[in-house]
Amino acid sequence: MTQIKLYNSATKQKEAFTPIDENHVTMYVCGPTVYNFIHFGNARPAVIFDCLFRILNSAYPKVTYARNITDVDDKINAAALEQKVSINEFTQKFTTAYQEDMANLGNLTPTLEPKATDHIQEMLDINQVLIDKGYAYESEGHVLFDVTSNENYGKLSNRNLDDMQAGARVEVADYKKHPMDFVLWKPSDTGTTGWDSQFGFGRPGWHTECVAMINKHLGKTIDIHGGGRDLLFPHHENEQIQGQCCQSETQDYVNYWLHNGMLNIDGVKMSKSLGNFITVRELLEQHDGELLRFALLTSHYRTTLNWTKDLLTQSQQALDKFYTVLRDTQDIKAGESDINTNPVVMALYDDINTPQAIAALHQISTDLNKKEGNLELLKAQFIQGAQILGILNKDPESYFKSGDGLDEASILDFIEQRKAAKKNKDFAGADKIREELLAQGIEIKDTREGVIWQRVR
RNA sequence: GGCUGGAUAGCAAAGUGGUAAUGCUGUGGACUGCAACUCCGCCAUCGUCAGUUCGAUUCUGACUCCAGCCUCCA
Repeated sequence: MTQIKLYNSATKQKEAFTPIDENHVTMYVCGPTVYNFIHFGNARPAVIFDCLFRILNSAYPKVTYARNITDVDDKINAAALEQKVSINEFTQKFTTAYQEDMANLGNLTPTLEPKATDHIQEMLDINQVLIDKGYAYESEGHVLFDVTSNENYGKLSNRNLDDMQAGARVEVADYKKHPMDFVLWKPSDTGTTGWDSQFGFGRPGWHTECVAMINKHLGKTIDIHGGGRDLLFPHHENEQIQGQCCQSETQDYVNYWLHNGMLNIDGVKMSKSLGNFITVRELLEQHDGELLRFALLTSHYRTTLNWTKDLLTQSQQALDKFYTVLRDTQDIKAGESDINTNPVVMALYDDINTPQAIAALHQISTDLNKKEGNLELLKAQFIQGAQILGILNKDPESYFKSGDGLDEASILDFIEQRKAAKKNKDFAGADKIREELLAQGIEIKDTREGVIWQRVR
């Protein structure tokens, strides 16, 4: 089998991927905090890691992919209170919306979608273990992680405590031993969401949920942990140290850390705090999910992707071209394609190189159009590659023909009229019909096989 | 202040120690009644400077610029 390679943020290099268990790969990806509709930047990791999920599925018998839902958070509390709805109702609404958005972008449903609120006890247990082992302490109703307690703190993101303090905007609280200590459990007022615990009535603090969910569902050590680059610090650093410290010292928490680059808009990171975001919802109202997905795959996942109108235009052109090939080769039966010799798949096995995979798709398209070579193989490679990218799974006829506007019967009627005109060498008349159709959003083309039509986007 | 990445043709985007994939645009041609589709051809020396090397876009150093993290963020 061809080796899958992945860039590991922890070692800062591309490494051969070797799972702990050849028969069962485990992957965890940070999902959203459900307090509003997610913005398009959040869609990038979902699409990238969905692609990786498909890649792994093509190479291993079983893959468990977990993408969490953070449904307890101070922002959730605040927003629910402001909108005067119950927290449950509130988080359920946005959880469903998130799942719908993700599905509309062509993402497979993850194996597991665990919720933070279903793992409160597990989080408390982890806190207790950390306290018992001397990595965490209680202070004024809080449980805090002591960042000086383990020398590995800072390793993942390559930071040291002294440097960070120099220019840091760290909130110094008197219940902390060290300014960088982070909260694992915090006290809640009677009016705030909370759970009774040995540490008092309170709620989870720093993303212990990820550790809890991973330990419970995927194991003490997992193969892959993914998320946005902006989560590397502090989130993943803090999570990593917790995961490491609550198990045996020699055992790693995560073997491969993967981080996707940011999505920029007008050259600046799209983010909730800056307010320069577009929600996936809004984009889906104007564009097909497949187009949005394709646009996200046009650049390598570790680079920054600038979101522009031009990107969408170019993506649309590429998709149209691919669907044209599929439409024109409908009579070619896909043969057998060996994953290991498929250039599209090979590109993806090399650290999810989606741009190169798309380039390979273009190459195959040209060969198919030329009708040269082993067409059954080419078609099979094309379809197999597209499947792993999660694109081109629509029926090409309906891709071009579905939509609003003139009904099919009328279109065919016009085409017949034009045919008659052409037969009578009335080219002016024929052209006029073509123009009228175009004015109504219908484009027609004469091919050797006959007239074909499609709706213009 | 500390730490990360990045800079490739008009646009987008891979990649490599031996003069650079792919797509779009533009342009020349084939096909077509004309178009469209499709096919063939053309269009870059890889931010700047210096070093290593027989040879660097690819390695090293400096510089400039851009983005990100150090506060919730994918």
